Amino acid sequence: MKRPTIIDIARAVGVSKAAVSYALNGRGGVSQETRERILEVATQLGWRASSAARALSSDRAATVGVVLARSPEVLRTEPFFMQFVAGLEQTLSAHGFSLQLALASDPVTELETYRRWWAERRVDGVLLTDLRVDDPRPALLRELRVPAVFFGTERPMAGIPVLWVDEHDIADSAVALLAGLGHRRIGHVQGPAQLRHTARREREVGRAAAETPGVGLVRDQGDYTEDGGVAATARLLDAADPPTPIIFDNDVMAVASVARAEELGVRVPADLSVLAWDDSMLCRVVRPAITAFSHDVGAAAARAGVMLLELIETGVADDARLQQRELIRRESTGAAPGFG
Amino acid sequence: MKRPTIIDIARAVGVSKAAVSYALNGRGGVSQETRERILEVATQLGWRASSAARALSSDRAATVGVVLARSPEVLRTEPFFMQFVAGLEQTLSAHGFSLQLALASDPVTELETYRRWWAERRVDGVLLTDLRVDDPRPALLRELRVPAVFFGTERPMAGIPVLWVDEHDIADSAVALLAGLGHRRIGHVQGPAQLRHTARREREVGRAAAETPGVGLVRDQGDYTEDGGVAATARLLDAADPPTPIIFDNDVMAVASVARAEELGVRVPADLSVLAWDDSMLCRVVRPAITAFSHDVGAAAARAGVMLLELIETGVADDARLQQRELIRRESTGAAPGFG
DNA sequence: GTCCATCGTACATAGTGTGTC
DNA sequence: GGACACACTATGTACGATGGA
Repeated sequence: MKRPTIIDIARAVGVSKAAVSYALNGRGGVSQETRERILEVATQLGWRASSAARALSSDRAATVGVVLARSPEVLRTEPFFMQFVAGLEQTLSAHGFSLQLALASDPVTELETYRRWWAERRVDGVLLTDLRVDDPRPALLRELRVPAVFFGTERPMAGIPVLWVDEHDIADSAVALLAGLGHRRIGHVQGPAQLRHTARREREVGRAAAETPGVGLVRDQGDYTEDGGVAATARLLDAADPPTPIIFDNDVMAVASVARAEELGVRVPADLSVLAWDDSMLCRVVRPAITAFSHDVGAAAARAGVMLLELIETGVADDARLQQRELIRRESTGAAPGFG
Repeated sequence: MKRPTIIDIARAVGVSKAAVSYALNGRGGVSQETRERILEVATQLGWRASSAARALSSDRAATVGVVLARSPEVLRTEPFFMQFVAGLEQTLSAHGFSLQLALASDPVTELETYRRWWAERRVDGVLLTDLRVDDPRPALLRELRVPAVFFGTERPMAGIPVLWVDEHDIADSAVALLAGLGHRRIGHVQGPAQLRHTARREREVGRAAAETPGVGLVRDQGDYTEDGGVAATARLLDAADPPTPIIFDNDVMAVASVARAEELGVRVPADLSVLAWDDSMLCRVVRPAITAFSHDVGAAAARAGVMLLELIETGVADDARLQQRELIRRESTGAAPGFG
């Protein structure tokens, strides 16, 4: 009834535990016949290598870590995280690795988690998202020599492989769509200022707008939550010369703002067009359904996972580039008021 | 630069590693003075016990496992799972435990995962959700003697502590609300037939309706997805004598069905009232906002986590009962057509 | 002398019971 | 008896040594 060890197998077969270890790991040094008997007894006893013992002797935890460092509120509401975790876990388990997951409510706890995981030899590497302004994580991980891959940065990073995203084309598509519908003043409700995404999107949307004659841009700050998005939208629409379309940096803010706008008598898309950066069920089920910039988060997370495994295995991994997002046009984008 | 071990500390202080171990674990057998020197050197070197070595010698992985056994589709869209994982992880980490997470696309893989985890001594116990009809999991876990807690069953289970939920009162509240609004024929779009939740809710709603004079009930089968919910709703509404309110077994089906209904010219709540079993942002942001049966999933998961830790620690844990859900009344419920 | 099968044992790290001064 | 060291536990991996053909 007790969980068997290789010693139990060795005793049952009548060989040394070294022979058992060799046989089970498919290495030389055992005859074909003995190997077969060992394997047979092993499966019959339901033996599996103790993860602790294997980790201790091989100096490999066969585990990678991810710290989700966002407010519980955002974690609960943003479908992104579950997709990320699901995509990653499937890849890892296919390669015999596990996922160690932690939540951190503040940056200090997050850094402390990496230190602890590494010192406890709990993980062989970590996967990071949401690069911040003055982000302390790359320096810490380099100092500790923790294999790490950064998911979704905009450009290479010294000493840490990145899976990078380029939002150049998607910003162009969005602005082109809106300009083609006659919009002349575009609103942009941004994410938290400390996230690098935010700066990048600001730049790309700004560039695309500047390259489009006759199109102006106004911005306001959101925080990815419903309330933050609604407040930013209200400020934009209350201005002297309000925008006729608004691009939201995530789906939650877009959806909440549409609901609020319609309560205030602003019709979507007749009075206001809406686009969401990030697609999810939210954008599909609300009415009007929201035009969104979609990409496959699960597949991207899986890709990052493979990079990290390669880095752990070989010590190096090449940067890679994520496929650009796709503009899914739904009902929330229409002609500018008085156009056409 | 290399990660320090207790031997490094012992060398630095000039004592044996046993002394270091005793000092670090706050046991007797070391003088106050030596203890302090050891602790000082330990923190200075940034020492942390190797999780593998500790697991090996203590026969404790300090980890609990959860297998999420739903389709990727449902996992992505249902906010329940992220809330569950987040609530659980926070409790576990507060007690020095980690969460091992896996996805399983089918029941066979799920069972295999428990076997593997246990044989590999990877987890000290597991937490289960979504009891099914003829569920093979309790028997397997009893056979393997894996400490396990079942989350959200309706009644006690032989040999496995459960955190049970009682939907008696919430079914009463829902039916009372609808009857009070003049509704006489209630629809119920159910979840997958193989889940025990489904049977329980069927029974409770059926009982509450039967106990309410003049109220009838019609049911149809959904599968927790958007498409499944919409199809079941269509069947109910196409019938000769369609219901005027529909209770949906989850938020996704409710929200998708409302969107579809309005496209077909069925106004909510004027023509059709809607209630969702499970609350989430979805119910809040759509218009009309959906009346829902809410409960704090994160807190419930944390509670189940504490039960499991107690079971692991002491070998026994008492069954506990979850607080009943609360009916959050929003805009999707109104008077029956022609009532009042 | 060579080759293969196999064994003994050290090692990875932390925890703990027993023995010694 | 207090303060410590030694030796052994947990399990799997891997090197070097040994035996026989």
